[in-house]
Amino acid sequence: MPPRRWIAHLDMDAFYASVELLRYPELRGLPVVIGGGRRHQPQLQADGTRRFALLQHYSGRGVITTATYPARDLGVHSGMGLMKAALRAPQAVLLPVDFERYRAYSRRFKAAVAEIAPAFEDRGIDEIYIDLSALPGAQDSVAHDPCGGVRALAQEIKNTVRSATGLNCSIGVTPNKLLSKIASDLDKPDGLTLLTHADLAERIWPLPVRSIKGIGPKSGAKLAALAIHSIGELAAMPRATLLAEFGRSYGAWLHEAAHGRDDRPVQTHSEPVSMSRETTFEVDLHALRDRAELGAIFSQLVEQLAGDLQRKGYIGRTVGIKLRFDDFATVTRDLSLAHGTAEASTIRLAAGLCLKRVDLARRIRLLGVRMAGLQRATADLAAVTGPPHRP
DNA sequence: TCTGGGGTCCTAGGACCC
DNA sequence: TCTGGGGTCCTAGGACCC
Repeated sequence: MPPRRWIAHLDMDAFYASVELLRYPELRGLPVVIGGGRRHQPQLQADGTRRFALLQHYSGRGVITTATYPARDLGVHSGMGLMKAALRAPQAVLLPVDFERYRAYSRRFKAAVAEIAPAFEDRGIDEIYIDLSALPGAQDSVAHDPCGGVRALAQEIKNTVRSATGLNCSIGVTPNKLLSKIASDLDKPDGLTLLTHADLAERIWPLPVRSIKGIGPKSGAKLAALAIHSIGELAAMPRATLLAEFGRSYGAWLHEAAHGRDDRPVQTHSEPVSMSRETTFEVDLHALRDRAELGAIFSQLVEQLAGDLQRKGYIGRTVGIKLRFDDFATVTRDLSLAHGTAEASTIRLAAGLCLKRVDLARRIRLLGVRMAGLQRATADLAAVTGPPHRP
C-alpha cells in the first residue's frame, strides 16, 4: 500500500545564481559568486561585451549569498566571507545581489506551480512545500508503479516551472515535510526523488545528522561529541539518552526525526510575526565619536522599517533594537508600547529608549531596528473606530 | 584576511494577577 | 504570616533557516 500522504518539497537549483545566468549566459560553466554591495556591477564595454568583477579584487565585509556549482567545486559556499572566498577562488566572477529580480522570478515560479497545485506552503524566495495527496491522479498507479501518480505530478510541476522561468528545480516527494526536504537534496540539480518509509534505512540513515533541517552547527557538534554522526546512529540512540542530553522537547524531536516521523501539515497561510531592518557598517563606529553618523543610520533604518510596515499594511506593538559589537557579541533590547504603530516618529522614540539601556563603550559593527507583535493595520482601524453601527 | 540581512521559534526568569 | 499553583505578558538571548 502506498502512503496516504504525499508531500513534495520543491527547491529551486542555485536560485540566485541561475537567475543571473539567464541574464548573463556567457558566464555559464564558470565559477560565479553572488554577494556583496552594488560596487561590482558588470560594465558594458565598447565592443558590446561585458566586463565582470573578479572575486580577487573584492575588499569589504560581504559574504557569499549563492555560488554556482563550478564555484562550489572550488570550495566556496554561501555564508562564507567574500575575502576568504577570494583566497580559494580568485578567478571566480563576482556579481552583486539583485533581490528585486529574484523576487520577480520567485513570483513567476510560484504562479506556475499554482496552476497545478493551488495551495502550497511558502518557505521563502526559492522553496515551497506542496501537499500532493488530494490532487487529481495523486493516488493512481501507473504501469504497475503504485507511486506512478505522484511521480507524474511532480514531473509535471518541474516541467511547468522550467517552461515558466527557464530554471530547474529539484523535488523530493515523501510522506512528510521532514523527509521531503532531505529528499529534494538527494538528486540535485534537476532532481526528482520519491521515497517511502521503506527507503529510510537505505537512503536516509547513511546521511549526516546535519541533513535534518533543525539540526544546526551547535546540535551537530554536540551530537558529534557523543559519537553520533549519521542519522542512522541518531536513530539507534535510546530515546531516554536523547531526552537526557537535549531536554524533553528537542530530545524527543531528534528521536522522531531520525525515524523519519513528522506529521506537521502543509501550512498554506501565514502572517508575519516581525519585521526588521539592519545594517553592518563598512567600518566599526563608536557611539560618541561617530554619534552623528550613527544617528543618521539609525533614523534611516527606522524610516525603512516604518515604510515596510506601512507598505505591507501592518502595525506593531514591540519595538526592538539590535547591536553587534566589534567582538561580534550581539545584544538586543525591546520595548512594548500600549498601542500598535507604524509611525517612524513613534518607532524612533521607542528605539531611542532601548538604545539608552545598552552600554555603548565598545565599537559597533551592526545596528538594527525591529518591530514585533504585528497586527494588520486594518484591524487597528476597526478597533479605533469601533464596530460598524447597526440601527 | 573571519562571519550579511531577514526571518521563526524556543527557553527562561521575573512581574503580576487570580 | 506562610504556603501553593496556574496563566499571561514582558524581556533577553540563542539556535536555526533561507
